[in-house]
Amino acid sequence: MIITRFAPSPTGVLHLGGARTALFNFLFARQNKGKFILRIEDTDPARSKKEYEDDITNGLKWLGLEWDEFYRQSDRKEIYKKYLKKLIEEDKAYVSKETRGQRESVIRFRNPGRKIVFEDLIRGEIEFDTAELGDFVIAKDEESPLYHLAVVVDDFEMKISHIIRGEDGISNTPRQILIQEAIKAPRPIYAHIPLILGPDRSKLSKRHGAVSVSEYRQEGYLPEAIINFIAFIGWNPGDEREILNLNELIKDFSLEKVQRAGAIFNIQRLNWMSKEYIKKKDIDELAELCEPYIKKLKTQNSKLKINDVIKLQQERINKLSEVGEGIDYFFEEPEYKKELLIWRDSTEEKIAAHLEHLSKILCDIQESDFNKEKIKEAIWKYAEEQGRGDVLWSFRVALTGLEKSPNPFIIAEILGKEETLRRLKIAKLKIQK
RNA sequence: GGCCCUAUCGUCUAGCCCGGUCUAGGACAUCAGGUUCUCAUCCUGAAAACACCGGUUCAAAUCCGGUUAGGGUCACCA
Repeated sequence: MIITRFAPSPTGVLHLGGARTALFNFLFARQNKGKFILRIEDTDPARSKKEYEDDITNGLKWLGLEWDEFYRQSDRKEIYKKYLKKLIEEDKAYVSKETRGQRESVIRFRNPGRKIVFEDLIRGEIEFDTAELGDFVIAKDEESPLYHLAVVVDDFEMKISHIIRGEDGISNTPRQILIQEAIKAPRPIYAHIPLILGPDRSKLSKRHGAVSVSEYRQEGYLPEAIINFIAFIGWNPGDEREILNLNELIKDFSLEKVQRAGAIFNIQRLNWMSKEYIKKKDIDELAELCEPYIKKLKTQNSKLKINDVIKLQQERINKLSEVGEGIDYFFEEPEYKKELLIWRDSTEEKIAAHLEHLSKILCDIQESDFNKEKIKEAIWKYAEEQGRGDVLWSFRVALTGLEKSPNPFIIAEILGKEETLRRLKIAKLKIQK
Protein backbone atom coordinates (compact mmCIF):
# COMPACT_ATOMS: atom_id res chain seq x y z
CA MET A 1 0.00 0.00 0.00
CA ILE A 2 1.22 3.44 -0.94
CA ILE A 3 1.36 5.73 2.09
CA THR A 4 2.68 9.28 1.91
CA ARG A 5 2.87 12.07 4.40
CA PHE A 6 3.22 15.81 4.63
CA ALA A 7 5.18 16.64 7.77
CA PRO A 8 5.42 20.36 8.41
CA SER A 9 6.66 21.89 11.60
CA PRO A 10 4.28 24.48 13.03
CA THR A 11 6.96 27.13 13.30
CA GLY A 12 5.56 29.23 10.48
CA VAL A 13 2.56 29.56 8.21
CA LEU A 14 1.87 27.28 5.26
CA HIS A 15 3.76 28.66 2.30
CA LEU A 16 3.71 27.87 -1.40
CA GLY A 17 6.62 25.45 -1.16
CA GLY A 18 4.98 23.49 1.64
CA ALA A 19 1.69 23.47 -0.20
CA ARG A 20 3.37 22.01 -3.26
CA THR A 21 5.10 19.30 -1.23
CA ALA A 22 1.72 18.48 0.31
CA LEU A 23 0.12 18.46 -3.14
CA PHE A 24 2.64 16.04 -4.64
CA ASN A 25 2.24 13.70 -1.67
CA PHE A 26 -1.52 13.97 -1.94
CA LEU A 27 -1.55 13.39 -5.70
CA PHE A 28 0.72 10.37 -5.51
CA ALA A 29 -1.30 8.79 -2.70
CA ARG A 30 -4.67 9.40 -4.38
CA GLN A 31 -3.67 8.13 -7.79
CA ASN A 32 -2.43 4.92 -6.22
CA LYS A 33 -5.46 4.54 -3.99
CA GLY A 34 -3.15 4.93 -1.05
CA LYS A 35 -3.15 6.97 2.11
CA PHE A 36 -2.10 10.57 2.69
CA ILE A 37 -1.08 11.45 6.24
CA LEU A 38 -0.68 14.87 7.81
CA ARG A 39 1.86 14.88 10.61
CA ILE A 40 2.62 17.97 12.62
CA GLU A 41 6.28 17.94 13.66
CA ASP A 42 6.23 19.94 16.84
CA THR A 43 9.03 18.32 18.80
CA ASP A 44 10.48 21.75 19.50
CA PRO A 45 8.12 23.27 22.07
CA ALA A 46 9.97 26.57 22.03
CA ARG A 47 9.24 27.31 18.39
CA SER A 48 5.98 25.46 17.74
CA LYS A 49 2.73 27.39 17.90
CA LYS A 50 -0.88 26.29 17.68
CA GLU A 51 -1.76 29.22 15.43
CA TYR A 52 0.71 27.98 12.84
CA GLU A 53 -0.73 24.50 13.04
CA ASP A 54 -4.16 26.00 12.41
CA ASP A 55 -2.86 28.02 9.50
CA ILE A 56 -1.42 24.86 7.96
CA THR A 57 -4.55 22.74 8.41
CA ASN A 58 -6.84 25.53 7.21
CA GLY A 59 -4.69 26.19 4.18
CA LEU A 60 -4.60 22.53 3.22
CA LYS A 61 -8.37 22.22 3.57
CA TRP A 62 -8.92 25.34 1.54
CA LEU A 63 -6.79 23.90 -1.24
CA GLY A 64 -8.80 20.70 -1.11
CA LEU A 65 -5.93 18.53 0.11
CA GLU A 66 -7.78 16.36 2.60
CA TRP A 67 -5.70 13.96 4.68
CA ASP A 68 -6.70 10.48 5.77
CA GLU A 69 -4.90 10.48 9.11
CA PHE A 70 -3.62 13.17 11.41
CA TYR A 71 -0.80 12.98 13.96
CA ARG A 72 1.00 15.40 16.19
CA GLN A 73 4.46 14.43 17.37
CA SER A 74 4.02 16.04 20.77
CA ASP A 75 1.28 13.45 21.41
CA ARG A 76 3.67 10.61 20.71
CA LYS A 77 6.46 11.15 23.20
CA GLU A 78 6.04 7.70 24.75
CA ILE A 79 6.69 6.04 21.42
CA TYR A 80 9.96 7.87 20.83
CA LYS A 81 11.00 7.18 24.41
CA LYS A 82 10.59 3.47 23.83
CA TYR A 83 12.82 3.52 20.77
CA LEU A 84 15.34 5.73 22.49
CA LYS A 85 15.64 3.35 25.43
CA LYS A 86 16.12 0.41 23.15
CA LEU A 87 18.76 2.21 21.13
CA ILE A 88 20.67 2.99 24.32
CA GLU A 89 20.30 -0.57 25.61
CA GLU A 90 21.73 -1.88 22.36
CA ASP A 91 24.53 0.69 22.60
CA LYS A 92 23.51 2.21 19.30
CA ALA A 93 23.05 5.49 21.09
CA TYR A 94 24.49 6.83 24.29
CA VAL A 95 24.14 9.59 26.83
CA SER A 96 26.92 12.02 26.19
CA LYS A 97 28.33 14.45 28.73
CA GLU A 98 28.67 17.86 27.16
CA THR A 99 30.83 20.77 28.02
CA ARG A 100 29.45 23.07 25.38
CA GLY A 101 25.79 23.93 24.70
CA GLN A 102 22.88 24.54 27.02
CA ARG A 103 22.72 21.25 28.87
CA GLU A 104 24.97 18.85 30.67
CA SER A 105 24.12 15.84 28.58
CA VAL A 106 22.43 14.84 25.31
CA ILE A 107 21.74 11.56 23.57
CA ARG A 108 23.97 10.87 20.64
CA PHE A 109 23.70 8.29 17.91
CA ARG A 110 26.68 5.98 17.62
CA ASN A 111 27.57 6.58 13.99
CA PRO A 112 29.10 3.55 12.30
CA GLY A 113 30.52 5.99 9.75
CA ARG A 114 29.65 4.00 6.68
CA LYS A 115 29.06 5.04 3.14
CA ILE A 116 25.36 5.28 2.39
CA VAL A 117 23.95 4.91 -1.09
CA PHE A 118 20.29 5.47 -1.71
CA GLU A 119 18.07 5.60 -4.73
CA ASP A 120 16.09 8.76 -5.35
CA LEU A 121 13.10 8.42 -7.65
CA ILE A 122 13.79 11.77 -9.25
CA ARG A 123 17.57 11.98 -9.14
CA GLY A 124 18.82 8.44 -9.27
CA GLU A 125 21.60 7.14 -7.04
CA ILE A 126 23.00 9.45 -4.36
CA GLU A 127 26.03 8.58 -2.27
CA PHE A 128 27.20 10.02 1.03
CA ASP A 129 29.99 9.29 3.42
CA THR A 130 28.40 9.49 6.86
CA ALA A 131 31.74 9.46 8.66
CA GLU A 132 31.76 13.26 8.32
CA LEU A 133 28.57 13.47 10.34
CA GLY A 134 30.07 12.26 13.61
CA ASP A 135 27.91 11.03 16.47
CA PHE A 136 25.01 13.36 15.88
CA VAL A 137 22.48 14.27 18.57
CA ILE A 138 19.11 12.50 18.31
CA ALA A 139 17.52 13.66 21.57
CA LYS A 140 18.06 16.19 24.31
CA ASP A 141 17.01 13.56 26.83
CA GLU A 142 14.65 10.59 26.89
CA GLU A 143 11.64 12.89 27.00
CA SER A 144 12.80 15.17 24.23
CA PRO A 145 13.50 13.54 20.87
CA LEU A 146 14.90 15.62 18.07
CA TYR A 147 13.79 15.81 14.47
CA HIS A 148 15.77 12.97 12.91
CA LEU A 149 14.73 10.40 15.47
CA ALA A 150 11.08 11.41 15.49
CA VAL A 151 10.86 11.40 11.71
CA VAL A 152 12.37 7.98 11.31
CA VAL A 153 10.31 6.41 14.10
CA ASP A 154 7.10 7.91 12.76
CA ASP A 155 7.74 7.01 9.15
CA PHE A 156 8.33 3.45 10.34
CA GLU A 157 5.33 3.28 12.68
CA MET A 158 3.06 4.85 10.07
CA LYS A 159 4.41 2.54 7.37
CA ILE A 160 5.25 5.41 5.07
CA SER A 161 6.14 3.90 1.68
CA HIS A 162 7.26 7.05 -0.15
CA ILE A 163 8.94 10.10 1.29
CA ILE A 164 8.27 13.00 -1.04
CA ARG A 165 9.89 16.16 0.25
CA GLY A 166 11.89 19.19 -0.80
CA GLU A 167 15.38 18.92 -2.18
CA ASP A 168 16.68 20.51 1.01
CA GLY A 169 15.94 17.16 2.67
CA ILE A 170 18.58 15.33 0.64
CA SER A 171 21.35 15.98 3.09
CA ASN A 172 19.22 14.75 5.97
CA THR A 173 18.63 11.44 4.28
CA PRO A 174 21.86 9.61 5.17
CA ARG A 175 21.40 10.38 8.89
CA GLN A 176 17.86 9.11 8.74
CA ILE A 177 18.88 5.96 6.91
CA LEU A 178 21.43 5.27 9.64
CA ILE A 179 18.72 5.53 12.30
CA GLN A 180 16.37 3.38 10.21
CA GLU A 181 18.96 0.65 10.09
CA ALA A 182 19.51 0.90 13.81
CA ILE A 183 15.82 0.39 14.60
CA LYS A 184 15.53 -2.20 11.82
CA ALA A 185 13.04 -0.19 9.81
CA PRO A 186 12.69 -0.81 6.09
CA ARG A 187 13.91 1.94 3.84
CA PRO A 188 11.13 3.93 2.22
CA ILE A 189 11.39 5.17 -1.35
CA TYR A 190 12.71 8.72 -1.57
CA ALA A 191 11.72 11.42 -4.02
CA HIS A 192 13.28 14.81 -3.51
CA ILE A 193 11.45 17.47 -5.45
CA PRO A 194 13.14 20.65 -6.67
CA LEU A 195 12.79 23.82 -4.65
CA ILE A 196 10.68 26.82 -5.54
CA LEU A 197 13.07 29.73 -6.05
CA GLY A 198 12.76 33.49 -5.81
CA PRO A 199 13.76 35.74 -8.71
CA ASP A 200 17.35 35.71 -7.37
CA ARG A 201 17.35 31.89 -7.63
CA SER A 202 17.61 31.33 -3.87
CA LYS A 203 15.05 29.31 -1.91
CA LEU A 204 11.73 31.16 -1.96
CA SER A 205 11.19 33.00 1.31
CA LYS A 206 9.44 35.97 2.87
CA ARG A 207 12.01 38.41 1.56
CA HIS A 208 10.80 37.64 -1.95
CA GLY A 209 7.34 38.96 -1.09
CA ALA A 210 4.12 37.09 -0.42
CA VAL A 211 4.70 33.39 0.07
CA SER A 212 2.03 32.22 2.46
CA VAL A 213 -1.05 30.46 1.17
CA SER A 214 -3.31 32.56 3.37
CA GLU A 215 -1.99 35.78 1.83
CA TYR A 216 -2.90 34.55 -1.64
CA ARG A 217 -6.24 33.46 -0.32
CA GLN A 218 -6.92 36.91 1.08
CA GLU A 219 -5.89 38.56 -2.14
CA GLY A 220 -8.59 36.57 -3.85
CA TYR A 221 -6.77 33.86 -5.76
CA LEU A 222 -8.94 30.81 -6.31
CA PRO A 223 -7.68 27.60 -4.67
CA GLU A 224 -7.94 25.71 -7.96
CA ALA A 225 -5.64 28.30 -9.56
CA ILE A 226 -3.09 27.94 -6.77
CA ILE A 227 -3.21 24.15 -7.09
CA ASN A 228 -2.80 24.24 -10.86
CA PHE A 229 0.02 26.73 -10.57
CA ILE A 230 2.09 24.94 -7.95
CA ALA A 231 1.55 21.60 -9.64
CA PHE A 232 3.20 23.00 -12.74
CA ILE A 233 6.29 24.19 -10.92
CA GLY A 234 8.69 21.38 -11.63
CA TRP A 235 6.14 19.15 -13.27
CA ASN A 236 3.93 19.01 -16.34
CA PRO A 237 1.79 16.35 -17.97
CA GLY A 238 4.10 16.00 -20.96
CA ASP A 239 1.56 17.24 -23.46
CA GLU A 240 0.43 20.77 -24.17
CA ARG A 241 -2.33 21.13 -21.60
CA GLU A 242 -1.82 23.91 -19.07
CA ILE A 243 -5.08 24.03 -17.17
CA LEU A 244 -5.69 20.94 -15.06
CA ASN A 245 -7.94 20.57 -12.02
CA LEU A 246 -7.24 18.39 -9.00
CA ASN A 247 -8.92 15.30 -10.45
CA GLU A 248 -7.03 15.59 -13.71
CA LEU A 249 -3.83 16.07 -11.76
CA ILE A 250 -4.52 12.94 -9.72
CA LYS A 251 -5.01 11.03 -12.94
CA ASP A 252 -1.97 12.30 -14.80
CA PHE A 253 0.60 13.09 -12.12
CA SER A 254 3.78 11.09 -12.14
CA LEU A 255 6.81 11.42 -9.93
CA GLU A 256 9.09 10.28 -12.73
CA LYS A 257 8.23 13.37 -14.73
CA VAL A 258 9.16 15.74 -11.91
CA GLN A 259 11.94 18.10 -12.88
CA ARG A 260 15.32 17.98 -11.20
CA ALA A 261 16.25 21.66 -11.29
CA GLY A 262 14.77 24.35 -9.06
CA ALA A 263 12.14 26.61 -10.56
CA ILE A 264 11.60 30.32 -10.18
CA PHE A 265 8.25 31.46 -8.85
CA ASN A 266 6.58 33.55 -11.55
CA ILE A 267 3.65 35.63 -10.35
CA GLN A 268 2.58 36.54 -13.90
CA ARG A 269 1.90 32.96 -14.67
CA LEU A 270 -0.13 32.62 -11.47
CA ASN A 271 -2.13 35.69 -12.45
CA TRP A 272 -2.85 34.27 -15.87
CA MET A 273 -4.01 30.96 -14.42
CA SER A 274 -6.07 32.72 -11.81
CA LYS A 275 -7.77 34.72 -14.54
CA GLU A 276 -8.49 31.55 -16.48
CA TYR A 277 -10.25 30.05 -13.50
CA ILE A 278 -12.19 33.21 -12.74
CA LYS A 279 -13.38 33.35 -16.35
CA LYS A 280 -14.63 29.79 -16.10
CA LYS A 281 -16.52 30.30 -12.85
CA ASP A 282 -20.29 30.16 -12.76
CA ILE A 283 -21.55 33.70 -12.25
CA ASP A 284 -23.60 33.05 -9.11
CA GLU A 285 -20.74 31.19 -7.52
CA LEU A 286 -18.36 33.97 -8.45
CA ALA A 287 -20.69 36.58 -6.99
CA GLU A 288 -20.70 34.69 -3.73
CA LEU A 289 -16.91 34.47 -3.69
CA CYS A 290 -16.63 38.17 -4.42
CA GLU A 291 -18.84 39.15 -1.53
CA PRO A 292 -16.00 40.05 0.85
CA TYR A 293 -14.47 42.32 -1.77
CA ILE A 294 -17.55 44.10 -2.92
CA LYS A 295 -19.21 45.52 0.19
CA LYS A 296 -19.25 48.95 -1.37
CA LEU A 297 -21.66 47.88 -4.07
CA LYS A 298 -24.25 46.52 -1.71
CA THR A 299 -24.37 49.48 0.57
CA GLN A 300 -24.16 52.23 -1.98
CA ASN A 301 -26.63 51.31 -4.61
CA SER A 302 -29.33 48.79 -3.98
CA LYS A 303 -30.72 49.22 -7.47
CA LEU A 304 -27.52 48.04 -9.04
CA LYS A 305 -27.53 44.46 -10.20
CA ILE A 306 -24.56 42.88 -8.47
CA ASN A 307 -24.31 39.93 -10.83
CA ASP A 308 -24.18 42.20 -13.85
CA VAL A 309 -21.32 44.16 -12.41
CA ILE A 310 -19.45 40.99 -11.52
CA LYS A 311 -20.01 39.61 -14.96
CA LEU A 312 -18.53 42.80 -16.32
CA GLN A 313 -15.45 42.33 -14.18
CA GLN A 314 -15.19 38.59 -14.70
CA GLU A 315 -12.88 38.65 -17.68
CA ARG A 316 -10.94 41.67 -16.53
CA ILE A 317 -9.65 40.70 -13.10
CA ASN A 318 -6.75 38.49 -12.07
CA LYS A 319 -7.96 37.98 -8.54
CA LEU A 320 -11.18 38.52 -6.64
CA SER A 321 -9.89 41.49 -4.69
CA GLU A 322 -9.83 43.47 -7.93
CA VAL A 323 -13.55 43.10 -8.48
CA GLY A 324 -14.40 46.50 -7.03
CA GLU A 325 -11.60 48.36 -8.81
CA GLY A 326 -12.19 50.84 -11.61
CA ILE A 327 -15.96 50.86 -11.40
CA ASP A 328 -16.56 53.85 -9.17
CA TYR A 329 -18.67 55.41 -11.92
CA PHE A 330 -21.46 53.06 -10.98
CA PHE A 331 -21.89 54.76 -7.64
CA GLU A 332 -20.91 58.32 -8.00
CA GLU A 333 -21.03 61.12 -10.50
CA PRO A 334 -18.01 60.66 -12.76
CA GLU A 335 -15.67 63.61 -12.71
CA TYR A 336 -13.71 64.42 -15.83
CA LYS A 337 -12.46 67.26 -17.99
CA LYS A 338 -14.59 68.07 -20.99
CA GLU A 339 -11.65 67.49 -23.31
CA LEU A 340 -11.90 63.82 -22.50
CA LEU A 341 -15.24 63.66 -24.30
CA ILE A 342 -13.64 64.58 -27.57
CA TRP A 343 -12.54 61.68 -29.73
CA ARG A 344 -9.21 62.27 -31.44
CA ASP A 345 -9.47 65.35 -33.70
CA SER A 346 -13.24 65.72 -33.50
CA THR A 347 -14.81 69.04 -32.41
CA GLU A 348 -16.87 70.19 -29.46
CA GLU A 349 -19.78 71.01 -31.76
CA LYS A 350 -19.87 67.56 -33.28
CA ILE A 351 -19.64 65.82 -29.91
CA ALA A 352 -22.38 67.99 -28.45
CA ALA A 353 -24.60 67.12 -31.38
CA HIS A 354 -23.91 63.41 -30.93
CA LEU A 355 -24.75 63.53 -27.25
CA GLU A 356 -27.96 65.40 -28.05
CA HIS A 357 -28.95 62.85 -30.66
CA LEU A 358 -28.03 59.91 -28.41
CA SER A 359 -30.33 61.28 -25.72
CA LYS A 360 -33.18 61.40 -28.17
CA ILE A 361 -32.64 57.88 -29.43
CA LEU A 362 -32.34 56.42 -25.94
CA CYS A 363 -35.34 58.34 -24.72
CA ASP A 364 -37.45 56.44 -27.22
CA ILE A 365 -36.51 53.08 -25.77
CA GLN A 366 -39.02 51.64 -23.33
CA GLU A 367 -37.77 51.35 -19.77
CA SER A 368 -38.37 47.59 -19.88
CA ASP A 369 -36.38 47.27 -23.11
CA PHE A 370 -33.40 49.18 -21.84
CA ASN A 371 -30.81 46.44 -22.25
CA LYS A 372 -27.47 46.31 -24.04
CA GLU A 373 -28.79 44.58 -27.15
CA LYS A 374 -31.60 47.08 -27.68
CA ILE A 375 -29.38 50.03 -26.91
CA LYS A 376 -26.76 48.91 -29.34
CA GLU A 377 -29.36 48.20 -31.99
CA ALA A 378 -30.80 51.68 -31.58
CA ILE A 379 -27.48 53.47 -31.72
CA TRP A 380 -25.48 51.42 -34.15
CA LYS A 381 -26.73 52.89 -37.42
CA TYR A 382 -26.14 56.43 -36.25
CA ALA A 383 -22.68 55.53 -35.01
CA GLU A 384 -21.79 53.95 -38.35
CA GLU A 385 -22.86 57.08 -40.22
CA GLN A 386 -21.19 59.56 -37.92
CA GLY A 387 -18.05 57.60 -37.15
CA ARG A 388 -18.01 54.98 -34.44
CA GLY A 389 -15.18 56.51 -32.49
CA ASP A 390 -16.82 59.89 -32.43
CA VAL A 391 -20.13 58.62 -31.13
CA LEU A 392 -19.16 55.67 -28.99
CA TRP A 393 -16.18 57.25 -27.28
CA SER A 394 -18.10 60.29 -26.14
CA PHE A 395 -21.05 58.14 -25.08
CA ARG A 396 -18.80 55.98 -22.98
CA VAL A 397 -16.92 58.87 -21.42
CA ALA A 398 -20.21 60.59 -20.59
CA LEU A 399 -21.20 57.50 -18.62
CA THR A 400 -17.89 56.63 -16.98
CA GLY A 401 -15.65 59.69 -17.13
CA LEU A 402 -12.89 57.23 -17.89
CA GLU A 403 -10.40 56.72 -20.67
CA LYS A 404 -10.67 52.97 -20.27
CA SER A 405 -13.75 50.96 -19.39
CA PRO A 406 -16.08 48.27 -20.74
CA ASN A 407 -18.32 49.17 -23.68
CA PRO A 408 -21.04 51.80 -23.16
CA PHE A 409 -24.00 49.55 -23.98
CA ILE A 410 -23.63 47.29 -21.00
CA ILE A 411 -22.81 50.20 -18.73
CA ALA A 412 -25.93 52.04 -19.85
CA GLU A 413 -28.00 48.96 -19.14
CA ILE A 414 -26.67 48.61 -15.64
CA LEU A 415 -27.00 52.31 -14.94
CA GLY A 416 -30.58 52.31 -16.13
CA LYS A 417 -32.43 54.61 -18.48
CA GLU A 418 -32.91 57.52 -16.11
CA GLU A 419 -29.31 57.71 -14.96
CA THR A 420 -27.95 57.21 -18.46
CA LEU A 421 -29.96 60.13 -19.80
CA ARG A 422 -28.97 62.25 -16.85
CA ARG A 423 -25.28 61.68 -17.46
CA LEU A 424 -25.67 62.36 -21.15
CA LYS A 425 -27.25 65.69 -20.30
CA ILE A 426 -24.50 66.60 -17.86
CA ALA A 427 -21.88 65.80 -20.49
CA LYS A 428 -23.65 67.97 -23.04
CA LEU A 429 -23.84 70.92 -20.65
CA LYS A 430 -20.21 70.45 -19.77
CA ILE A 431 -19.10 70.62 -23.37
CA GLN A 432 -21.26 73.62 -24.22
CA LYS A 433 -19.97 75.67 -21.33
C1' G B 1 35.03 26.09 2.62
C1' G B 2 33.44 20.39 2.98
C1' C B 3 29.58 17.36 1.20
C1' C B 4 25.36 16.99 -2.07
C1' C B 5 22.13 18.55 -6.13
C1' U B 6 21.36 21.07 -10.79
C1' A B 7 22.15 23.33 -15.95
C1' U B 8 17.01 24.03 -23.19
C1' C B 9 13.88 31.00 -24.99
C1' G B 10 13.46 36.60 -19.65
C1' U B 11 10.18 32.72 -16.83
C1' C B 12 7.65 27.59 -16.50
C1' U B 13 8.84 23.74 -19.68
C1' A B 14 8.57 19.52 -24.28
C1' G B 15 12.45 16.75 -26.35
C1' C B 16 17.28 13.64 -23.37
C1' C B 17 16.44 7.18 -20.71
C1' C B 18 15.90 4.27 -26.51
C1' G B 19 21.65 9.58 -30.60
C1' G B 20 19.43 11.19 -36.95
C1' U B 21 12.17 12.79 -37.71
C1' C B 22 14.95 19.48 -33.75
C1' U B 23 16.24 24.89 -39.53
C1' A B 24 14.54 22.66 -30.95
C1' G B 25 7.71 22.47 -29.83
C1' G B 26 4.12 24.76 -26.18
C1' A B 27 2.67 28.29 -22.32
C1' C B 28 3.41 33.02 -19.40
C1' A B 29 5.47 37.77 -20.13
C1' U B 30 6.96 41.29 -24.23
C1' C B 31 6.11 43.55 -29.14
C1' A B 32 3.07 44.13 -33.80
C1' G B 33 -1.61 43.51 -36.43
C1' G B 34 -6.92 42.20 -36.47
C1' U B 35 -12.06 41.66 -34.08
C1' U B 36 -18.18 46.67 -33.13
C1' C B 37 -14.52 53.66 -29.72
C1' U B 38 -10.91 52.81 -25.19
C1' C B 39 -9.58 48.80 -21.69
C1' A B 40 -10.21 43.59 -21.09
C1' U B 41 -11.43 39.12 -23.84
C1' C B 42 -10.65 36.51 -28.41
C1' C B 43 -7.68 35.60 -33.06
C1' U B 44 -3.07 36.01 -36.04
C1' G B 45 2.01 36.95 -36.20
C1' A B 46 7.11 38.39 -34.40
C1' A B 47 11.32 38.32 -31.34
C1' A B 48 13.47 34.83 -27.88
C1' A B 49 17.17 29.02 -25.70
C1' C B 50 20.30 23.52 -26.16
C1' A B 51 26.18 27.29 -20.29
C1' C B 52 31.34 26.20 -22.02
C1' C B 53 35.35 22.85 -23.58
C1' G B 54 36.81 18.16 -25.03
C1' G B 55 35.67 12.92 -26.21
C1' U B 56 32.67 8.74 -28.52
C1' U B 57 30.08 8.50 -33.36
C1' C B 58 28.97 8.82 -40.29
C1' A B 59 25.72 11.85 -36.93
C1' A B 60 24.94 14.71 -30.08
C1' A B 61 20.28 19.21 -27.04
C1' U B 62 20.33 13.86 -26.50
C1' C B 63 25.95 9.30 -24.44
C1' C B 64 30.90 10.10 -21.54
C1' G B 65 34.56 13.38 -19.06
C1' G B 66 35.97 18.04 -17.40
C1' U B 67 35.21 23.36 -16.62
C1' U B 68 32.11 27.19 -15.28
C1' A B 69 27.83 28.95 -13.02
C1' G B 70 23.75 28.53 -9.71
C1' G B 71 21.40 26.22 -5.60
C1' G B 72 20.90 23.15 -1.07
C1' U B 73 23.04 21.59 3.45
C1' C B 74 26.55 21.57 7.31
C1' A B 75 22.21 23.11 15.33
C1' C B 76 21.21 20.51 21.85
C1' C B 77 15.61 23.88 14.45
C1' A B 78 12.59 21.16 11.49
